[in-house]
Amino acid sequence: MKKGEKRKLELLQIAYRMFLSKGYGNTSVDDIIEEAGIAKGTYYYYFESKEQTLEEVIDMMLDAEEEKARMVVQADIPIEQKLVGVIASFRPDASEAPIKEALHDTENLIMHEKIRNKLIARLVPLLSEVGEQGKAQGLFECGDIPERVREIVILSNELFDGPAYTETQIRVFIDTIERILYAKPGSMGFITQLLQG
Amino acid sequence: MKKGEKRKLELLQIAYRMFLSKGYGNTSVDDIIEEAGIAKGTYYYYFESKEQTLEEVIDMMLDAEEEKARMVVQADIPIEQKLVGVIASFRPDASEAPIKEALHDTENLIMHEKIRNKLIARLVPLLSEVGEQGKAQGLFECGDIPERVREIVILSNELFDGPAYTETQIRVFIDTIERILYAKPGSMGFITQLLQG
DNA sequence: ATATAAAACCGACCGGTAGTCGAATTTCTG
DNA sequence: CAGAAATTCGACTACCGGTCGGTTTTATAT
Repeated sequence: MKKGEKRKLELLQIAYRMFLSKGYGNTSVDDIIEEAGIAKGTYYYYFESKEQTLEEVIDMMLDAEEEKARMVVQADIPIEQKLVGVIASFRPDASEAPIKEALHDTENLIMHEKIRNKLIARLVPLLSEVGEQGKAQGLFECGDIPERVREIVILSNELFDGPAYTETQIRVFIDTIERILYAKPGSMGFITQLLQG
Repeated sequence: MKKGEKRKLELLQIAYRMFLSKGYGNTSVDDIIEEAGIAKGTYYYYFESKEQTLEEVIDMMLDAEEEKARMVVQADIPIEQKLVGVIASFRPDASEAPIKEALHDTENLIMHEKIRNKLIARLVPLLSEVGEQGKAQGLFECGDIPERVREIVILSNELFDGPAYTETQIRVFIDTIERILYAKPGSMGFITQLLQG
């Protein structure tokens, strides 16, 4: 039962690479099995369907993302920085730039949307905890933290979704976070450095 | 050249109906031409591709939506109600309920995302004007109105996107609008009636 | 070692798909 | 009425996701 898992992982990685480089819709199952050097039947021995493969590829991607987010949350830093650190981690770094770029092809709408939904679903509970801690410390003077965090996550995702974000977008976004959470004006200002420096 | 336009409109309406009832991915070009009683070649005489058909169908849908929004904006009512009236128009009414519902099938992710993007692109300029008017009247005490409106539109879209929205979601959302625009606390409260009554 | 079962693998095959194309037909125009 | 332009046709192609019965490899029990 070891061999099977290894093969599946191999297939997932091939699919991951091809979905990103050629787009989900432009990658056929035949492409994948040719690259892997296996037969059609073997592929469907490991996957229910092509779409389920996509689903698993995305989960794999998000495992890595969530791991990073969890590190930030558990770090020994101020609450505001935790909140913001996770949000800033949305920003594609140098190595992820081509990924996010690929996601913007019309061809990849499905992939894009699925990632979006799953990411939000994972991040909101994580950040809600942080939000509640912040409230307990008197940093945020409002109720309904989870719902407010949800709004913030949605907005951050949208902000870093576009091909580029302007200085205005960042500034207003920071202000919005502070306003939504009833945080002290300027208390989130340090995000600017994170996003530009 | 009159006959052609009429046929194209007919095809668009058939595609519109079928995309909504069966889903975009589950509707084949063959389905459409059978319903229309024409040959494949005729279809491709009018459309570049199936996806371009979807694009045009969506534009057609949004023309109607935008028309409604424009009516609200031009009406002789307070600024806050204009802003909110347009946003509330996102809410699927009785006749649109099946539409929005259909949009939530996995099958319709592409359609859903395309509508989303196009709707935001159309509504933001429209509502930005309203926002600027509100600012001129001293209702909103902040700069960067277009960007703030953009955030609000994104959030409203997301709010009404889910299958259902809770009382908490509505309450927080109203608060968020007021906070983002630096409006007087409670000045947007009347939305509640619109969304529940 | 041998028998048996389970896991992994194979590839021909199927139904259905979007899109093409050259030719036929209808409609417009001078 | 002639010729051009617009419209329609449907057979055809290339490809795609998914199936299935059978084969080979691997693990397990005796």
